[in-house]
Amino acid sequence: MTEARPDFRQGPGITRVAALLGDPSRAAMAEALMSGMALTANELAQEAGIAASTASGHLAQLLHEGLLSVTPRGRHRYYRIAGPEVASALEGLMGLVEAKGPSRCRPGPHDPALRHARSCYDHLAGALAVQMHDSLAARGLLRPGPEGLVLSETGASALAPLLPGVRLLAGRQCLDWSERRMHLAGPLGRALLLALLDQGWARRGQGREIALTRREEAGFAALFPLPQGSGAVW
Amino acid sequence: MTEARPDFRQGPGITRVAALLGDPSRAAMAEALMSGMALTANELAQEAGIAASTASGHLAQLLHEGLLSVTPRGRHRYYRIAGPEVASALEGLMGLVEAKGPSRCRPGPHDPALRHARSCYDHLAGALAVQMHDSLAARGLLRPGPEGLVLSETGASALAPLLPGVRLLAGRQCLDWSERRMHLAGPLGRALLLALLDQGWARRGQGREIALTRREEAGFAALFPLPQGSGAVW
DNA sequence: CCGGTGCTTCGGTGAGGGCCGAAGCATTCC
DNA sequence: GGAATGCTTCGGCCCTCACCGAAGCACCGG
Repeated sequence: MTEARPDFRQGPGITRVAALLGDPSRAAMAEALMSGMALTANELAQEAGIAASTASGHLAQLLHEGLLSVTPRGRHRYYRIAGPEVASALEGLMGLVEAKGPSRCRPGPHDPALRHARSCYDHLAGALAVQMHDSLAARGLLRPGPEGLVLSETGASALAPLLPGVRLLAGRQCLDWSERRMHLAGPLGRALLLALLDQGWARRGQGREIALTRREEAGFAALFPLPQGSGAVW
Repeated sequence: MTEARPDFRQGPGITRVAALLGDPSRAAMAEALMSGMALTANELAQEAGIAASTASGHLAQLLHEGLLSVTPRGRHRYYRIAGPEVASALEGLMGLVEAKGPSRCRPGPHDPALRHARSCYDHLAGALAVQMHDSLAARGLLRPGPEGLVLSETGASALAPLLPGVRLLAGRQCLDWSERRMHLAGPLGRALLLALLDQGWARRGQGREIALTRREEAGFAALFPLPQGSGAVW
């Protein structure tokens, strides 16, 4: 016998958030914002294929629930994902639809460029991100700490050309939904992606794509070499 | 006239899953199953406060979408969370509502026992889980590999009393939503929790709670000592 | 100033979907 | 065997909520 129900007919806390993400239009907006770029209300409306007025209502809800943040700039209002927790939750849901297999094979987001390198909210994802993680891990430059993964001192010096004043930023492992392997997220992951972009090791392409020229690709490989056993050796 | 839209009004992939979790009744069921225990359809109906027929429909949807799995046992049907990816997605959503702060302070799930030690789908969570992770990390027994975190060889031998035949199981770091710190999830996390329970280092309490007697608490502390700097030192 | 844009609020409309009770199968217990 | 229990399907009710267009504010330009 479960005694008197303490639960006020409203469901657990995740209900509100999940319901917001469970609407096609709002989900489309959220996914568009996962590129890490800030988008205006009109752009998001177009992305979702709805009227501006409808989009406005959706955005107000997402804002009120803390999933998005907004920065007014002139007569535009730029929306973006509110924070890493939101990105994590969205990643989790995305990983879920990937894991459910080829039941619904969307051709769009699966193009090779995105599998190779893309931004995942604020950090690098795709094959190159996995290589970055594996290279650091295999060389012992990464170790777990209370707040997540941190660079060892030799690791910090190895990345000096990329991040001159790298501090002991905490990162975390994030399951890459195209590679099914771990890559680096968290503050450390963000710092690495920003450094790659700021210092010309890579550039933003269409949407979430991260583009590298052949020369940049070589530079990346030199910075993040893979010893020998690349795969699931250990 | 909106019928000429090339986009099939269905939204991105996360929509379906999020919409499922966005219903109060389904969310309540999912959260109840996060204890890791398999529950019958009737128990879940009662948990959600709905009729058995309604619950049956919900469970069919969750099953069809791959969020739950079912094992018929006699005249009962035991439902459980389908896999780690589902648990991760739910954790992400839970972390989100925690991060949004005291806007809705639910007293129930916040009792001290749950903050101290609870099961998070299949692994240990709470203060003790953080201690376990930090102890292993601080002693250098954990290191990142391609598939996640693995125990070093000295780590495997240190845990021999707990896991005699421990293999190189991959774990991953998971943000604890009550402690705001990392704990161990993944296959390694699951194996550790199972070993703790099977070998009498701890027992299941009410719901997700993990209970330890004073003696068991001491044994745990001996197995997972914290060197000295416990907190956010590095 | 006065158009021109970006964004929001406001009613009214419509459909998708959650809810229940009753009836239909399946399984186990006596 | 028959009765009780667990679960599912079916039909019908009702309410929430996404949607749009038009009108109302803000902000920028000439």
